[in-house]
Amino acid sequence: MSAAKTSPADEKAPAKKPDHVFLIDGSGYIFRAFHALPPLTRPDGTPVNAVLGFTNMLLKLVSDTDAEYIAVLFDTARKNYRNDIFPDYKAHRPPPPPELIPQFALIREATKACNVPQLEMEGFEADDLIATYARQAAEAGAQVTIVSSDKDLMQLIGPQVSMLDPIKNRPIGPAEVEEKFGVGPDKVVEVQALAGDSSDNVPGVPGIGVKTAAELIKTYGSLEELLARAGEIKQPKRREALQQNAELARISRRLVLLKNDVPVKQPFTAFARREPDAALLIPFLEENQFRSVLARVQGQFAKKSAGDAAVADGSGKGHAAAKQAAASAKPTGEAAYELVMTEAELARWVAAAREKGAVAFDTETTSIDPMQASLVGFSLAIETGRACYVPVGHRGGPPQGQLDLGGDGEGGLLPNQIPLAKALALIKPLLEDPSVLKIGQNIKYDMTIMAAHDIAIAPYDDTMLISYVLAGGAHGHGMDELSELHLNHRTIHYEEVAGTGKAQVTFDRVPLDKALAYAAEDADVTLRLHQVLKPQMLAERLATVYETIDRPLVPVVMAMERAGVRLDRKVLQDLSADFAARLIELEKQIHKLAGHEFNIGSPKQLGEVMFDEMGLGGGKKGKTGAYATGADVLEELAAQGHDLPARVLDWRQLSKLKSTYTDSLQEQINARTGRVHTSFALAATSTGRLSSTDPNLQNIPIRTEEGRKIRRAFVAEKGWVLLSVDYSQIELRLAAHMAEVPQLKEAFREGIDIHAMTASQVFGVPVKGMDPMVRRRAKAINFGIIYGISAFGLAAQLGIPQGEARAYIDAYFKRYPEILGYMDRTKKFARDHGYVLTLFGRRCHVPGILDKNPARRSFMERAAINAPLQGTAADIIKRAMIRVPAALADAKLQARMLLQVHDELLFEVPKAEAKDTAALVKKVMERACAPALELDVPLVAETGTADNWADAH
DNA sequence: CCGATCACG
DNA sequence: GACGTACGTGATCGGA
Repeated sequence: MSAAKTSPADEKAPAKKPDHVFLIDGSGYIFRAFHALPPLTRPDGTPVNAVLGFTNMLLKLVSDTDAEYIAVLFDTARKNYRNDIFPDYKAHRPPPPPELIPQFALIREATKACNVPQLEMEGFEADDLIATYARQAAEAGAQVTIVSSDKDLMQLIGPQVSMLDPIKNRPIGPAEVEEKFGVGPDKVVEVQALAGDSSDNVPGVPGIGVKTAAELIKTYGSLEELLARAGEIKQPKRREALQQNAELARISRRLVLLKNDVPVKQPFTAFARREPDAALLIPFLEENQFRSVLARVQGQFAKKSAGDAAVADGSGKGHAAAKQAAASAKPTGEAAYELVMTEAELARWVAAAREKGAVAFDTETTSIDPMQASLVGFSLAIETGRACYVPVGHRGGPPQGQLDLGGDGEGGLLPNQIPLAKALALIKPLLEDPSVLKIGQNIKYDMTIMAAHDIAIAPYDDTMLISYVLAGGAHGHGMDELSELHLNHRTIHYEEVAGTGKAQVTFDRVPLDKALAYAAEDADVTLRLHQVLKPQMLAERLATVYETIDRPLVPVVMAMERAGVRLDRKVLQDLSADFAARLIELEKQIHKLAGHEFNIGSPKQLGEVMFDEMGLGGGKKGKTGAYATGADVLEELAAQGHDLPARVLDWRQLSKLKSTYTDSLQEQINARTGRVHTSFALAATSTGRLSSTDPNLQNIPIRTEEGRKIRRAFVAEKGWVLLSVDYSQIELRLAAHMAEVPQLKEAFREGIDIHAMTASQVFGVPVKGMDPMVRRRAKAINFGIIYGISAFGLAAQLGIPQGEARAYIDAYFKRYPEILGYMDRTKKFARDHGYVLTLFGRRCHVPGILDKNPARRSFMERAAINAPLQGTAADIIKRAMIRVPAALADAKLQARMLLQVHDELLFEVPKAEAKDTAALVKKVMERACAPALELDVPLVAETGTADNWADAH
């Protein structure tokens, strides 16, 4: 012990960090590992898959954690005190499978071999022991980690107690509990008492599941409160179930409530951590033939015995041994990732990738915006677990805000990296090699980065897009989510290497070891996702959508993003100034009308001013209890002659236009290009549409005159003009085709005014001299059809009573019964399959179509009705977009495609080519279905040309 | 970080 | 008949 350690100064050091206690749920792990891991037997035939999983897990936990106390807790016999409360508790559990039985004893042996304390007690479950020690340790001020994924333990989570899922290696916190139970850890017991648990035979209240239970507990706070006030429940069935089964619920609560005062013989301090002992561990591993673990453990023991003074040898035999150990272990996270620092090494990786014919590729950069990003490094993966990272732009540690004196100081490039130009020269032939498939995750990003260095990636696959065609609408398609879903692997998250919030650094400041672990894993995971998802896509017969629509769209959209759109900054500046002045004036008037100043932008304050202070008619709304102050409410009040809401409507409009558009668009102009580059998301929507972000250029105002002024700021470069081409009524045309409505199809073929015709046929009035109000009603119904019409929605849209809306809808369906048939067929298809289809075969998933809650179910039914229409329209415009570049090139036209706004394409065209380009694009768009599909209705695209976007419409 | 609001198709 | 609504997005703001 050094002198410093005993110095008085040290004794006055800040309070030591709280003790950390690890409580491992041994019994829970056995069952889960047994089912999660493939069968595995010792040479003598003894099954050991759960034992191996357990041993791996325990050794990893012990080596990764800083815990001072560690214990594994086990169940004993199957009967315990809960059977006295409820004899059927866990009664229907089948006996454990025969292959599992010998593993119970072996796992206790493994625990002993790992030198970790263990405990079991007659009459109690492991969960009760964990609850008891967790309480004890927390009261002593310690931090507790419960290693288990058992939902029954989630009730213990709190400020000092957390959980860790040992198989997914993922923390379970209040958020995960909330996701599972709909309530926080403190209310889990109440929810379980109501919902019961079929696997443990906890009865609960019949007819109440987790969702309903969470809802009830959120409202009433506790089981007892709920039972006391059960009479208030509106739904008769639910009310009766609660009243009749109150006692069953109370028993259930006692069953799920863990006993945290088991009379344990020893305190948690008896579980002081002990390091693995070679004399115990190695014989055990040999006996069970756990060779990969053995190799790893021997390496660790060897390293330790080599002495602390010796410098670890990272090359030679040790390296090879580590690689060998990793090859047989779980694919990622082990040591087969390589940092490439020389051209020769990179050349070897490139050659190996060529040999394979496929390589996963990923870039690391300084920004999530590829138009502002610089390349920092790239990673390659050529087989599972075999990946490398090639740094080309890493810099010294984080900038200290001090002067960088030395030339090679903190801010300069790290030495020994391959020079960027050399690395690019080596990688370009691979990325452009037509015989090597490049696999990316959101490859449009990497393509954009490499395009800036004059490298075109082809051929390619994109795991994000493959996932999207497989599961669009079912879940997200980010790499982290896909990895957990398909590989059961939690990736290193960007925040974990680059930090978070203010302390976040750009990737060029991430140390090389961390960068390697993160970047190589990304490529590795991408490759493994491809191995899982591509066969699935082929088996599910979804390859056509991917190969004919989503994949070829990637370079097209990339080119649009890179082209960007020109903005006239002066127009925006002047508008901002104009809006600012008018906002100040409106503010004054509004405050005067209110009698005092308040924040007009706060719906809460506005509601209080209008409804509490001024006494305007209107009511509370919504879950939050705040007044509704939406535009519809304000319009109603304004129509009654109230001045303040009318002014607020003006204020809201100008304030929105200024903050969302005139101010922020100016800031989005790229300094390098002088243009605005949006990012189109290819896998974001549930219907197949694109979306646009940073900035969103798909919601630039047009509907009001003030808004249109903003579109005037979207301009073409000198000598060029903007060309807008948009589909006319595409979704309604598709509805006519898909529902096979003869009159509607006929009307579209004749090119007549569809809304007027609908009005005429539904309301029985002649088209000639029609009241515009009648046509407006028909138009609203037609829109409603596309949205999965409801009387409520139509009534709200038209401002008429619901009964009247109902009558319109009935009249419509009577006239066009095919539409009703289409809607019923679509709903049935969605219920049977969980998704609906576009005409091109894209699946749009509608999770929740079978939801027991009628509101949510109706919601999903309307979405199911809408998705084939919206989604087919999306497929069609995507097909057109893919064909446009080649059509332009063939015609030797220079036009650039800039934006897509769902049914519109915007181009920048040399003035002299405007007419030809318009005709060409119109043709491509109108024929976009062919040859895959022939519609019974014509598609019509309309063109407009001007020097700004507003006038091009 | 979520809900309300509002811009677009 | 319950439930609570038109379909699909993204950005901004206020307020916990």
